[in-house]
Amino acid sequence: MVDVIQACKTCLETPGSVFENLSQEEKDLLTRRHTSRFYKKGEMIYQIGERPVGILCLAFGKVKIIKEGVTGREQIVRLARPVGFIGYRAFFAEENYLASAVAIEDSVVCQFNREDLLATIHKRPEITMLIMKSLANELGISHDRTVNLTQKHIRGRLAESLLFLVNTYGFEEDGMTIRAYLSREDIANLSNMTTSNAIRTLSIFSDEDVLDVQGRSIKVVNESRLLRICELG
Amino acid sequence: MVDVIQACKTCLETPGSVFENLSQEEKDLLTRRHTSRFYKKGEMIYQIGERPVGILCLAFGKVKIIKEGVTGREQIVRLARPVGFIGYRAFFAEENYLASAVAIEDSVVCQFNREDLLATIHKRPEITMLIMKSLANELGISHDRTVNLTQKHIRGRLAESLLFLVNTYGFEEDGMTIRAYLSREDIANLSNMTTSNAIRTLSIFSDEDVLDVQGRSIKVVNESRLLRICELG
DNA sequence: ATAACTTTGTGTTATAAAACATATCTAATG
DNA sequence: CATTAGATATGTTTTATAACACAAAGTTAT
Repeated sequence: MVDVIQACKTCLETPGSVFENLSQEEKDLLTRRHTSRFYKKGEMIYQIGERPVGILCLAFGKVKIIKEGVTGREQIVRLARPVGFIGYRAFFAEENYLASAVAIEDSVVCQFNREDLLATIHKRPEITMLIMKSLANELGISHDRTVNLTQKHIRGRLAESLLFLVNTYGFEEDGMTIRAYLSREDIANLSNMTTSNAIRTLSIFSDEDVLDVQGRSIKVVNESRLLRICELG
Repeated sequence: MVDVIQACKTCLETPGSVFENLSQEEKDLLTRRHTSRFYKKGEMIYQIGERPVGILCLAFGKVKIIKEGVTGREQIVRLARPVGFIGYRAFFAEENYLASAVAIEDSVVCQFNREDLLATIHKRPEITMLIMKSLANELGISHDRTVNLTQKHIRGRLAESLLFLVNTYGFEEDGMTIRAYLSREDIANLSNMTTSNAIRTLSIFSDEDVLDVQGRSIKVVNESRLLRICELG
């Protein structure tokens, strides 16, 4: 079981965190009024329509950001990994959430106080610039996904999603197994296709020796071929 | 013909510009090293892969931000209206452009110097927050579009795009005619469909008295029905 | 252990939309 | 003014993929 108490420290001090260069005093300010909470796999962290109360940071686990389409089919618009913000788009846009966040693994989420965070970034413009860079980067990813999910065919979309998973969560120690164990439904919702077609196409990739699929464990056997499938569309 | 010389003043002083509350001195700093340029309808402003040299602001006209899909089909990912930044995503992500910008009307674009802009926003955190808000807002729009363009059917997608045009450029004085005169191809590229299907579906909407289409002029005759088509998908 | 439920897997059918094929209309060019 | 090119329009064919149907395997609860 993960250590919920240490979660805040993790968010503030993990290398790569936007907060890592804060002074102890500045970190204390953020820590004083923070809360952390454990979420079981499948549990909802926030829901579309709610108002962000603070800013959330994923300390441990994996989280999907989902939107409901007209057909009722769910679409994964983003995947979060530790350590990173979640729900910060709505926070900085000063809007209610336009999507929901659900843990896809047991996760721990810290919440920092709104005013404390704003005071911190006001004092430290370089942090603001880092957050801005992150938002700009996300926007680029989103534009890319819009084009890829609309224009590529099933094989290309699935290959794209698998590479996106690799990019986000990396490989296990073997350097081949994707460090993410999603349901077929989640893979489908990430790739903009039905669950049946995700299952079917995974089988085909397995038959073609591009992947080695054992339940939810997906091994990328031939990454260059996967890349080619992705690029051809 | 628009006044290219006055373009910079327009970018800095138009109500709603993030710069409108700068002091004269601060405006002078930005003005000193700025350039403005006129672009004819159809002309390219920047191209995918190029490095942003400064930050661009659309003073007059209309601009589409496009990405090339695998099939070669172009996808409009954003539409810019005056007064607003263009290419600021790449600027703040510190990346090369991931999309191209093309004038869809005769346009005037100002370019502010990189260092002068950074100095300005460093001195004025509230401007940074406004730009951040704008990026966060764009990201929400992009996530929405991802879901809508992938999940809705042709009628829903076209209705969506027309309402997006209304939202971006508004109506003419009659309160019905969309203040944007795109080619059928551009409408198709905005709606993620072939040109033929855009033309066909516009005709159908016209037959159904939802629209009154006269060449490139599109009058929204029954906005509530258009909204319903959009919502039903 | 058995039942009930969920997830995964695979074959078949139906359909939305792309691709293709022309035709007409409009705008630019010599 | 005639010629050409580009944009708009519409009908037909083809195809990718959703929708459906069902079976098998795993998981959870009683």
